[in-house]
Amino acid sequence: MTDRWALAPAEDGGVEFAPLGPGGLLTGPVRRAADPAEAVRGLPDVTRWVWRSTAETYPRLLATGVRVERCYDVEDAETLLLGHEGRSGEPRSAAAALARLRGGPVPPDPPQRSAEPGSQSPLFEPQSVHLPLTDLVEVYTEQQRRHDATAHPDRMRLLTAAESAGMLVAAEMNRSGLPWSADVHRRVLHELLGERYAGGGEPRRLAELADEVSAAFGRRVRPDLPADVVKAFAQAGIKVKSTRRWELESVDHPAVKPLIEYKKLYRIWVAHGWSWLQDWVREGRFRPEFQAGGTVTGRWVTNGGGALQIPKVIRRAVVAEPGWRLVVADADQMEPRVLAAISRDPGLMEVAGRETDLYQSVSDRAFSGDRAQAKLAVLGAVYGQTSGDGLKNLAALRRRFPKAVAYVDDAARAGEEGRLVRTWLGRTCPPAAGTGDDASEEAGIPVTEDESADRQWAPGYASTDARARGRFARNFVVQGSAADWTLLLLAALRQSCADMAAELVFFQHDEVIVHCPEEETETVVAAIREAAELAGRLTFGETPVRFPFTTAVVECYADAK
DNA sequence: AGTTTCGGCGCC
DNA sequence: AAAGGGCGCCGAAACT
Repeated sequence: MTDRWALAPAEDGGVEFAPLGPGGLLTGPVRRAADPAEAVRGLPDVTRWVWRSTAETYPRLLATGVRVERCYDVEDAETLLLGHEGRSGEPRSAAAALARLRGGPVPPDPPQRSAEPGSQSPLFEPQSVHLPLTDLVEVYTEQQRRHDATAHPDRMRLLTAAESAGMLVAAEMNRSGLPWSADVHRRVLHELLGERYAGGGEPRRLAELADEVSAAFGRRVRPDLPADVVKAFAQAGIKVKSTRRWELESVDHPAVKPLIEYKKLYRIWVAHGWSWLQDWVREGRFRPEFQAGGTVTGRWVTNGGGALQIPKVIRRAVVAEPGWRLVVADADQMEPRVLAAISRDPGLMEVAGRETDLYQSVSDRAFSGDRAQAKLAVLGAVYGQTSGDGLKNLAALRRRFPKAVAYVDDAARAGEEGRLVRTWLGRTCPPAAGTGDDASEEAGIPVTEDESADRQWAPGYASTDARARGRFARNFVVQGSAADWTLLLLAALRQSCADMAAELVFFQHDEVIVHCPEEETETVVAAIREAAELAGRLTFGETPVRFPFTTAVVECYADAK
């Protein structure tokens, strides 16, 4: 029994599908079915479906109650392979891949559709984006060969498989949604913001705070207009460059306190207020649209609804259904643990080999027990801190964990010089990512090492641009390798949940929520631990580094921390 | 009038 | 002296 099959739309509106052998070649006759669900239902032993786009195909399967074990998303793999080959700017559609293969004109990618509240994937995409089955298989076969040409083919295969798994998870989470109590949400809004006034203006509490701000300035000031606030401070004899909170906090003026409070509540009102509730919550569920691999680093994004930025106070509204629980699991100190795994720094691997608080261990070794300083230093190294106490602390970190700091320093230098930088599994940072204003890139002129070296070593300083690319690359290797690992974690956890009633309902960088019947919670907690262990082994190979999770079994998300 | 950018803050 | 990495979201401001 062949376990890998390709699936593609047929001309008659149905689908075609056929078995694949080693190397990705067709090994059997092409079959036909009326729709994808019929094809998948008829072949329950297939473990991996090869198709053009998971986001396009899988929601339709889920809508008819059909789940698949694994898939291979050709266009997602194309994106990752192009990136690895240093061709990230080229069109990534399957049609474009086929055109490159055959030497024809390469079609540009279709524009991304924008998100609207409650939007569904369109039932039918333009026919031009589809490839007939044999063409899709041709692209797939070539992709298999391109995997072999990478620096670590086994890792690259794992990466494309893991991202495809992530897309299955995302589609399933988009279908399930996050349990959400509109009543609780409204109660929280009322407590924070006060009554709403007719006409859609500011709620009571915001209006009061705006009045307090105006009173403190002695004239009418709109606290939601930064320019107005800066001017008001100037008239009061206080020079501020912006109205950012960290800057205002050091200002001694009676308007500061109500102003900061206003901005905090204003944010909740506009981003997660009543209209958000109206737009995004239906039938007891918040339905954002998760997109696996939506960023260069491999982190997910959501399209609409701001699901990855739910303010802590609003999490009160995330409530399990009666008799069910939320298992909220948070990876402990994920980034430094990942740094330990990829840099193989002996000292950092040793502290990351324990499940206890890593920042505390680091501080015991290098910061006289000051955990806060240790954490700042580690994050500063990962983010590319350029000033402040972090720099001094970075020196201490470098003395104790030289290989770890050298790893991110090397990545930063590579980024500044316009070289490719990769995660552990091979996800690749485009040479000029993160700035988008690189003139030579826009002109299609590759940045040669000479040019970038000139820029870096030019009299004075490296360009701000090059510096920014260095910070981006420095962070990329850690954040991106962490994303590699979380994908494998999700894939493993998804398979565990498949045997239960449990549903994966939320994922946010290093945190996952499983919604399950009360009697399954212990099994789910164990499954998370096992999935983390497995993901660590699969991603990084033999490593002493552990990836512990903090798990909380709660009825309400807000009670998890 | 419609579209893009900016400022500020939410999350990690 | 230097105010870090990734995102999304919103309204206002600045464009075309």
